[in-house]
Amino acid sequence: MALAIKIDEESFTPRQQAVLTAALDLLVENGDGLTMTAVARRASCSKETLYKWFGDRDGLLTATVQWQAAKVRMPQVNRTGLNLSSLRESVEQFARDLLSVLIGEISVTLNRTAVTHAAQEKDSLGTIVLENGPLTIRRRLKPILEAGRDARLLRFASSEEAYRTFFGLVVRDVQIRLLLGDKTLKQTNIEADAKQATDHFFALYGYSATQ
Amino acid sequence: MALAIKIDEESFTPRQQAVLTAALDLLVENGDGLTMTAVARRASCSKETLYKWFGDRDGLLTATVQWQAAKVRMPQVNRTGLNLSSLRESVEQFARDLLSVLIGEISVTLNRTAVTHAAQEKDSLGTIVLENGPLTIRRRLKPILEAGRDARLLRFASSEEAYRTFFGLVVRDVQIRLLLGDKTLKQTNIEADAKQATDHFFALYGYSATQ
DNA sequence: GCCGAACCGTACGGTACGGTACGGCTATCG
DNA sequence: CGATAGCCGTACCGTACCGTACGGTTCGGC
Repeated sequence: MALAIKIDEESFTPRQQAVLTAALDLLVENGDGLTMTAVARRASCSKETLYKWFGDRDGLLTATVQWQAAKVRMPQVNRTGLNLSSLRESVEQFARDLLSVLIGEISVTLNRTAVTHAAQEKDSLGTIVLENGPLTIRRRLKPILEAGRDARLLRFASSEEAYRTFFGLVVRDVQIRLLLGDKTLKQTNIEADAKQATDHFFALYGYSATQ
Repeated sequence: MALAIKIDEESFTPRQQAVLTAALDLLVENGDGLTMTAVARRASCSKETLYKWFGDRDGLLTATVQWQAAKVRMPQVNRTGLNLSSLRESVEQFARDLLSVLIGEISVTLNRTAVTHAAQEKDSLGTIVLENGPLTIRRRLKPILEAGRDARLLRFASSEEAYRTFFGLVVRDVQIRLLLGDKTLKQTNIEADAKQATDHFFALYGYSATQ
């Protein structure tokens, strides 16, 4: 399962990106509304062109998810002058970014699309979403956590396990409720939630924690 | 959104339950394989009967999800003799039950079905799954938590917030990864994970915690 | 033993959509 | 200026599936 995904953002011409934008819009508006005819009409192109460029419907779907997921870039975090407060600020920034992305319509749409796709013996979209979402955040957060451990600011057995707890503390039941269309979810206060998650994380993995 | 769902398990005759079982099997085998023809063939009944009993395809889907979701019943937890260790055991039991259910194929299938459904401006299935999954657990756990608080074994501002943190600590990224079809997820050790989640929960909300 | 109700199996209509073919328009290049 | 290539718009085909109709069968009640 090498799955050599290779999309360097410039793989698509502007015209093609316009098509992908149209496809994404249709996905957001109505998850199952991504019909080839609808995309062609929305993008003012012919279906023949769609098939020439993307092969088939699945290719268009994959290109759309891949292209959009890759655009979700977390801001890099400052690592200079590592001390407790700067580390804390970095972690809290990650929590904020994670929550902001997950709550967004685009994230909900992409995750729903990938889940639907995964319900049909296909997991390519799920892999893409996981790779560009949680795993990207994990890759970025991991060195921060390990730097914190090396500086005796954090203690944990494996950074993998620490990251997953962090994920749970931040996301809680927000994502699944959004994916399921729950509208009773109060407009979460990202700032406050990120702060609390960070507090909890340091309470569990801070050096003073008994663990 | 009153949504007066009322299915008292006896609402369906044995024959109808056989049909629902066939429908669920098809859903598990292949998420989008639930066609009326396939269900009719699998259950050895006629399509006409399906339409007579369930109205339309959505009715069949709803009945299947509703009927199956209602069957996921957590065992009641012993509340006699509340002390720290019994409270801890109750909480850990909830963690185990929650993980066991979420990891199961049926839960994954029902959640995927509901997410797919929610991607089409419909949220009825999502509501059913939420109601019978997380919300049921929350309803059962809440009195335990509050009893623990009254006994000075726990401290938290709102049981809602405590429950959501508990959910995050237990579920972490397991559910979303399963929904997305991630196969790299190591066979999680439910016992160990539930214990760690419980440890973390008490570290954050136990009475001795500085909070 | 007859009747009606329920149900099975199947055949059929309607429709939506994936994928293809083709005529026509524009533009870039020689 | 002519030609070739790329693309648009649209018509078209095949298929899959929803929903309905209908003949045949079983079974309980009278």
